Amino acid sequence: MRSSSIANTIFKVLEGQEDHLTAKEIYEKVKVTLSAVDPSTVYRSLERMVHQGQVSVSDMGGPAVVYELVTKNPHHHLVCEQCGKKLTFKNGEIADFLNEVQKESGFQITTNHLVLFGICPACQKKK
Amino acid sequence: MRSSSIANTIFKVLEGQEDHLTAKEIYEKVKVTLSAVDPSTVYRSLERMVHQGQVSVSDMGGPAVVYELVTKNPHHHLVCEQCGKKLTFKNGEIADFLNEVQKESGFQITTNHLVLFGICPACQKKK
DNA sequence: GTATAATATGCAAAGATTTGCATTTACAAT
DNA sequence: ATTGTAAATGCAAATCTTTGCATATTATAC
Repeated sequence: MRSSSIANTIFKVLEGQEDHLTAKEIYEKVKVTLSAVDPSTVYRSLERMVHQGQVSVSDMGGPAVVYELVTKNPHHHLVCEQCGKKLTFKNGEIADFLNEVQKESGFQITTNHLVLFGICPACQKKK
Repeated sequence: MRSSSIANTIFKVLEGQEDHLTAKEIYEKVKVTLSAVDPSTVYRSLERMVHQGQVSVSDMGGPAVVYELVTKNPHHHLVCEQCGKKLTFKNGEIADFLNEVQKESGFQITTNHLVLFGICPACQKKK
């Protein structure tokens, strides 16, 4: 009697989402559609999607790690520790660096959502 | 009747530690010395130390984020997603990259423990 | 030293996440 | 279609972490 799998529902939730979501936020949104779903199922399903490379996990400095669909266009962030302001890098700038690391280490780099932390110009002045 | 602060104990625990520890592991080790300590106190104290820049938090791909003392010599890791093997970068290689980012963005970079993920040569062959 | 304020700690309860196990569903081979 | 196997799900319990509030400790100003 199940109309759609949890994974599909998670996929749809992440698809219609600008921002990154925490596991709990995803569970809440899935529950809107599948009201009887168990949290453990959502968490496990999410985990599975990460392991299969469809979803990325990142620590953006918030209270919990956040999830996002892995798209064809990798991107990376620079987050201000103080005010939370986020900058998004075009992939190119970072890709060169990752390629270099790949060449030197022999590892095939899978990081597709790098997050760097810093203090933005505005917050530097405040200090 | 308290002989030493929690923060001091956490500091000592992290000091005598090669590897990175999870919050729970730190709590367990603190409890050895301060048997009556409350977990919430350890977690809060740890949080405080992170906020003050004495301790770094990183997601190393394990079940929970790990903590480490911030030392004078920043270092960075490359972790194999499959077998968990860890490579440690000398700072130089990464520092150049971070300096570049700093120059271009105007952010003062605070990331001092970067973790990249990939697949190590051995695991690539297995596949 | 005393008073005052700020910080750290403990305790209890709530919240979030994980785990073990039984059941159901999907898939493949026959 | 039937069977066998692997994967996904639900449920209950355990575990880990956070939060609110009261108390204790430490630091600061007087």
